[in-house]
Amino acid sequence: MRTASRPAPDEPPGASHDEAPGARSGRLLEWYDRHARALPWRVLPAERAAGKQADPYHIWLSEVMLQQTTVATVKAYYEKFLRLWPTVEALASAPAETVMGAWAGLGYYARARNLHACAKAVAAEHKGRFPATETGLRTLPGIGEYTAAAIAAIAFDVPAAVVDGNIERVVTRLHAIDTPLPAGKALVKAHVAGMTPSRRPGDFAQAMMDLGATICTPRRPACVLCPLSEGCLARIAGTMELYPVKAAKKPKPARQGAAFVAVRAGDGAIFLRRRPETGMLGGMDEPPTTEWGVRRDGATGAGAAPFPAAWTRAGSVVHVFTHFQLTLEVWRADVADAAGAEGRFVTPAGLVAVALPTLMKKAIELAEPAALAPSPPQRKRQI
DNA sequence: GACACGTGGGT
DNA sequence: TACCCAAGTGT
Repeated sequence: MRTASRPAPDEPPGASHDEAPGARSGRLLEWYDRHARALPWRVLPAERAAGKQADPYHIWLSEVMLQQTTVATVKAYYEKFLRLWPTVEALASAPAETVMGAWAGLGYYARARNLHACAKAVAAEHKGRFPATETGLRTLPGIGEYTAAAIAAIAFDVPAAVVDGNIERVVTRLHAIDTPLPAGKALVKAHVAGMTPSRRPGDFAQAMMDLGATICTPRRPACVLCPLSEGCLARIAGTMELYPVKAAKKPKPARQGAAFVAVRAGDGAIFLRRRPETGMLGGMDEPPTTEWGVRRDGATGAGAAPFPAAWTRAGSVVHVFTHFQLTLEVWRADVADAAGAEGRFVTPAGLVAVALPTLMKKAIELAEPAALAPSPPQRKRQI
C-alpha cells in the first residue's frame, strides 16, 4: 500500500494504483501539447483538435523510413517519396528499380523491397486502405511489432502499446529496469500498456518518443525539463545514464574485396550490374565486385576483374556495416565495351537515377570523380 | 534468441 | 579514433 506522499509509477504490472490512473499520461500529453516537434508526417495536437486526420499512408511511409534511421535523415527522403508517389496506389504501380533508386542512401535495403511489396498488397488486397488493427497490419511485409502498433495508434487511434528504442529508454529509467534488452522488452511493454490512455493513444506514443529524443536522451538527459521526472527511479538514484542495460555487442570482423570501375571511352559511362535480390545491398546496383572475404590474401587483384582490361589500382575505400568492416580495393580502366560481361553502362547523367548504395558511390567517386559530379546544367555556380 | 541487415552524425 | 546511437524486421 502506497502512501499519498510517495508518487508511484502508473499501473506497474500487477500492482494496485492509488494515484489516479493516467496521471503520468496526462502530464506527458500536456507537455506534448506545448513541445511536440513539427514533423512533415505529423498532425500536431492543435491541428488534430481542428479536425485534421493523420493519413495512414503518410504514417506508414514515415515509420518504415524511421526504422533504425534518424529523423534528420528521413525528412528529405520522405518528402521525395511523397512527391514521386502521392498515394499508396502510385507507389504500388512504380517500377521496383525506381523505388530502389529513390531509397538509395537510406540503408537497410530490405526495407525498400518490403515497402514496395507492402504498397502492392495494400493496393491489390485492401482496396488501397491500410488495415486499422495491429493484427491486420502485422500481415504486411516490413511491418513488425513496433510499426504495427505505431500505425494503429497514430493513424487509427487504437490504444496499442508502442515500444521503440526511445520508449525503452524512458521506461527502463522510470522503473529502473535492469534486465538487459532485448530480454527486458516484455516488461517494458507491460508498463507501456499500463500507461497508454484510451484517449489520444497516438499522441501518447509520439509524446513518449519525442520525450526520449529530446529530454530523456542517452547521455546527459535533461531531467529538470522532464514531465515524468517525479517518481522516476533512475532520476532519484542518479543512475539515468546506466539505462537501458543492453546485451554486450559482438566484435566487428574485417572483410576484403575489390571493385572494378570500368569507364567507357567517349561518354564516360560506368559499367554496373545488379546485385542479387537478397543479402547485403540486395537488389541494388554496383560496379562489379569480388566476393567479400575474411582473408586478407583473397583475390582482390586485377586478375579478379569481370573482364580483361588495362586495370589500374585507384586506391581503396573502407566502409563500416552493421556487422563487419569492409575494405574494397578499387580498380579502374578505360574501356570500349565490357566484353560480354553481365551488366550495363550508365552515363553520368543516368547515375542519379540508379540504385547505388553509399559504399558503391564511394568506390566510383574514387575511381572516376567526374561520373558523380553534378552535371553541368545543375551545377551550382562556384563563388 | 541470435544474427543479418546501412548509413550518417555525435562524442 | 573508436565507439555509440537512430521511430526495427525477417529469418
